Amino acid sequence: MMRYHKVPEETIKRMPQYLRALLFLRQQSTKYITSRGLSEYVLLNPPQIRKDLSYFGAFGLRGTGYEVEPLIKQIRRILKLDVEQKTVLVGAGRLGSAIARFPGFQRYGFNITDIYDNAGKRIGKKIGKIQIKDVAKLNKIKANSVKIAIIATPPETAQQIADALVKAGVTSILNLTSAYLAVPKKVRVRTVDLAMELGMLPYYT
Amino acid sequence: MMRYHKVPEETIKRMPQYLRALLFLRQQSTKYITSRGLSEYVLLNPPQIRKDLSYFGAFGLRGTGYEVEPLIKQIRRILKLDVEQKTVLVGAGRLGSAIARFPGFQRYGFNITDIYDNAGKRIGKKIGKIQIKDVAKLNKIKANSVKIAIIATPPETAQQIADALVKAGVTSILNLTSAYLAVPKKVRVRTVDLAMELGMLPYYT
DNA sequence: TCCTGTGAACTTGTTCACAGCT
DNA sequence: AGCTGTGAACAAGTTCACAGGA
Repeated sequence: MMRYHKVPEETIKRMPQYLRALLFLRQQSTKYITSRGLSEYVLLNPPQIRKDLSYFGAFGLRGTGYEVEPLIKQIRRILKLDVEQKTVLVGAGRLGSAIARFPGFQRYGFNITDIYDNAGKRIGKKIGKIQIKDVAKLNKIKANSVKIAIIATPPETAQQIADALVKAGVTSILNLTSAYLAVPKKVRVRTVDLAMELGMLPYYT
Repeated sequence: MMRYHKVPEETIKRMPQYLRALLFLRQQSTKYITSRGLSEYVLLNPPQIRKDLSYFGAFGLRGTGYEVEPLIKQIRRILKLDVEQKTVLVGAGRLGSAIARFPGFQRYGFNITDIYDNAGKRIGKKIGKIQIKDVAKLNKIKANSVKIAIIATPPETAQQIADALVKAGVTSILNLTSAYLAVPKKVRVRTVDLAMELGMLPYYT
């Protein structure tokens, strides 16, 4: 049992992929899946999958594979997605409102509880059931113990939003702007800049 | 000179980051930048940056650093972003329309020339200057030599869109749905599933 | 002196082969 | 027999130390 080995960062990045595949399999009423079967959904080879999972424990059944439902529970627990993760969204422009209505987040345990914007014309309006609040009141989220935030503002304001979020106790940020965010070491930032994601594709053509 | 070494995939992924930083520096009228200076914008250490750039040639000036403008040109050339990359967007829902108006793509050389959707109510309407076309006419893009596509449809339709795109000659796809896309080996797919990007953040809290 | 360019050492991550359980 | 779990071999990527030019 390898539970006490250090888990590679790359393994952590792959765990949500396994979760996604397993959720899909459950929907298809699949009860058991082998590492070979899973490999068709995540484009990784079977030993890689087995090794990744084995860092956290021995979840499989030799001769049979992995039981889908319990494995979903385990991965959710490992990634801390078994408890509802309160999430705040800053920026209610086009991208922000697309995000706010995105069904995928719920399925992973993320619950967008607050939406903020700085534009007067948007404040007070609703996206779904959530009323857009003034970004000046971001400090209020502290009492709410929100740890995760999504920034979907113009890049120019991203840093000041990040500062306010950190001050309010947020520890993880998904940055959807092209701005580089300077934050304290304890705060985790994942930046997804769509233009940059496209940027590497032509190289291989 | 290392130009004939194999370039690591990880290096390619970082090149757009360097480009982004350099574009920012140019905007600040910075003429020269050292690897140390760049490292503050991309969160990588200086030797890593020097090594990455050296895979493609010796662009630096010993004692001085890199000249911003020529390095931008070089990276654009390396990534094939110096020629306009015609790009087609499929899916004109909330996310799609946010993408279509996204200013970042232009700056990287991507020019969205066509937008497709399958919803009758959207076809014919305009986003900016581009009229939304019926997705059934996707095959038309072949004559236009579009090589890059962005899929921002619901996940259920993503695979059939991908099939049509491949048939129409597209070689690179940015998949913004949660669907796994099966494509021929020569076609490059980059999937960005925002829920998955969020998924790994709570682990580290 | 300052900073780049790079071979070599080192670290991290992946693949393999097979032991071991069902 | 079939499939997992994992140490060990292997591959890829990163860091370092320093040679060499401005």
